[in-house]
Amino acid sequence: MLKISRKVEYALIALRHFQGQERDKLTSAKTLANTYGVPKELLAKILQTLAKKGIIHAVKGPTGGYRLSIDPKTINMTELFEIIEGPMGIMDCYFDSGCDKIEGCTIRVPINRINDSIREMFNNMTLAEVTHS
Amino acid sequence: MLKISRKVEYALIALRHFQGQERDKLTSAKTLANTYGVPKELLAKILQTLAKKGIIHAVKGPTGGYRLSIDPKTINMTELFEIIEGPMGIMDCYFDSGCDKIEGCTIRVPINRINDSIREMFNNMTLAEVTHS
DNA sequence: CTATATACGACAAATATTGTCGTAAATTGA
DNA sequence: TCAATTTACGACAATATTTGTCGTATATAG
Repeated sequence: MLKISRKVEYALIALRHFQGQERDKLTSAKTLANTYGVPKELLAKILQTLAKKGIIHAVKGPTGGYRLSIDPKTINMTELFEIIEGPMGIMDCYFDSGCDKIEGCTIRVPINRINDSIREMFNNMTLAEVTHS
Repeated sequence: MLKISRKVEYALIALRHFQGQERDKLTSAKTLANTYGVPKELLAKILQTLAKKGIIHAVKGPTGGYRLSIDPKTINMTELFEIIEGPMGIMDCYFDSGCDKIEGCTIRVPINRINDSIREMFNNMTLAEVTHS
């Protein structure tokens, strides 16, 4: 409950790695996986989605790899989470997903309030703040 | 990811119900389950843990049931969540759980910061605020 | 042209959540 | 006393989600 996923964890590890070295040095998924002891294939997929969304830049071929392609100050944690995991809501009905009890639901309003608080909190938290130290 | 569990959802529904009626009227698990269309056995178990922790009061026998036993202003959401789900941390290592990579872990500090923010947010949110309307 | 990298989809395994069932103990009211 | 109804509790089953793996394609450096 209220857990962050491994995928997000691995993303943060990778992003923190990029932030701690020369900006245009490339690091491969393999190197990252070995360095931090995380499953390579899964990490690779995460890096691919980050690349597709323009957070990191990918270079193919031997000597290839990834590097940051944005300033970590310019992306917030809500955005990052949603790139990796899709819509972030403490309950599915925050977005929709056809709950058949949505009529008489007595806790929808409070749930949405909690949700908004969490989102706001992560809106105000940049990747740079999270990974800088 | 960052989801609230059904158990918490059901707890909130029940607690909100108690708050919306005379303070010492009893409601049975069966009635609650029927009224709100939630699985009776599961709801019963949740009510039992709430009772054991003194949040609600249980009365056995026919005509028995549950009622609030504390003022909802006096319990915060961190407490409530942890009664139902156990320790609340966005990653298990927040508490312990013997992660073998805890040495070289590069994201422990940021993770803990995020965690503290979430906990603080829920510390400052009472049950009364959540369920009042 | 080989080795190594990213890209991507399908699938398998593991884990966590959610729900069910059976049984015991208390209590009400007939 | 006893039948009906309630809470209490543990074991188990079903389901959903997360996590991890594999195979194949494409690009490119040397």
